[in-house]
Amino acid sequence: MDSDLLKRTKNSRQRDLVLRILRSSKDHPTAESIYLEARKTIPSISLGTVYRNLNHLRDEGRIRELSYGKGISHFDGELREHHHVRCIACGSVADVPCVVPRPFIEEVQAQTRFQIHSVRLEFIGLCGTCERLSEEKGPRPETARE
Amino acid sequence: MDSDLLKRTKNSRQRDLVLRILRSSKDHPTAESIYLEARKTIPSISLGTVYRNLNHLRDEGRIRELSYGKGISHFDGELREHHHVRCIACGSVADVPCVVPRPFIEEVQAQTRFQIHSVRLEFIGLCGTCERLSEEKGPRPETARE
DNA sequence: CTAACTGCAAAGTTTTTGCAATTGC
DNA sequence: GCAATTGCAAAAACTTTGCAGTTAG
Repeated sequence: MDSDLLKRTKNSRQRDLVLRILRSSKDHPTAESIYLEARKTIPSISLGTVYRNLNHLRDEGRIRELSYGKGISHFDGELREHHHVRCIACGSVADVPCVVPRPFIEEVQAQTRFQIHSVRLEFIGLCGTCERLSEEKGPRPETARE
Repeated sequence: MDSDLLKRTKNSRQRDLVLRILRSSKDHPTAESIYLEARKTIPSISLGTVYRNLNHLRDEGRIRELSYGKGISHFDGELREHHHVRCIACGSVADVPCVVPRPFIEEVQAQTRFQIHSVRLEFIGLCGTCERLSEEKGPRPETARE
């Protein structure tokens, strides 16, 4: 909850690195995996610093935080509107370049009297690989975790 | 990861109570608030039991688990398709009774080669009350947390 | 009977935070 | 200089789990 709008921001190698890793990564890494990647460049970087920077960048609106199942957050360096598909079986996440139509959003605004800033759309299912696996093993119930 | 499909299920006062609380609640309570509510009826119920039952009910597909920000999961006893708006300022969540059109989903299936089971759509913005408050105080940057 | 379920408490995971030292502007 | 940032380690927050006793079918 660090929303001091007066506080001026300073550059640091650590913060730049975290952002660079996020921007150049095709998937949606967790704090832990960003940390591991960052250590290749700054071996002394700490996990706490990675978390602080991710929160800072998110609060500035320079990255997005996505949270799926239980604990872990994933981060996304791509700011243009896009959405995700997630595989319930293996946990993989892929981008879907679709856009939620304006009129749809306006209808929801009217219905809910919310002023809507952004939309998160997530498709949940089985990726090609896991689908094949589950056919081999025979069908089994999938958890409905979101 | 308790996907034993052979295991038969038994009724218990505790499980029934958790489900009843969830079904009768208009909002989307957390494990903690379900626990507090449940203690009014079964004072000896434990938080661990609430968690175990929520996971069990979710695995059976009788409730849905939603996860927003960092750690906390919310649970939803309504299974018919519906979606949510969430206020970034106060954290409140409301239902949106809209439906994602079939053709839209089919297009995503074709694009991604995922077999899609469900869709989660979340609108993020400011509720009426918080919007009014932020106008009074003058505009301020909103966090982009999802 | 017996496998599922419970309460309790301890352990696990992920994230935040206090502190003293360092660094960017 | 001085406040923002860092590394470290301890704490916090949320959830899961082991165990021994209880209960539903």
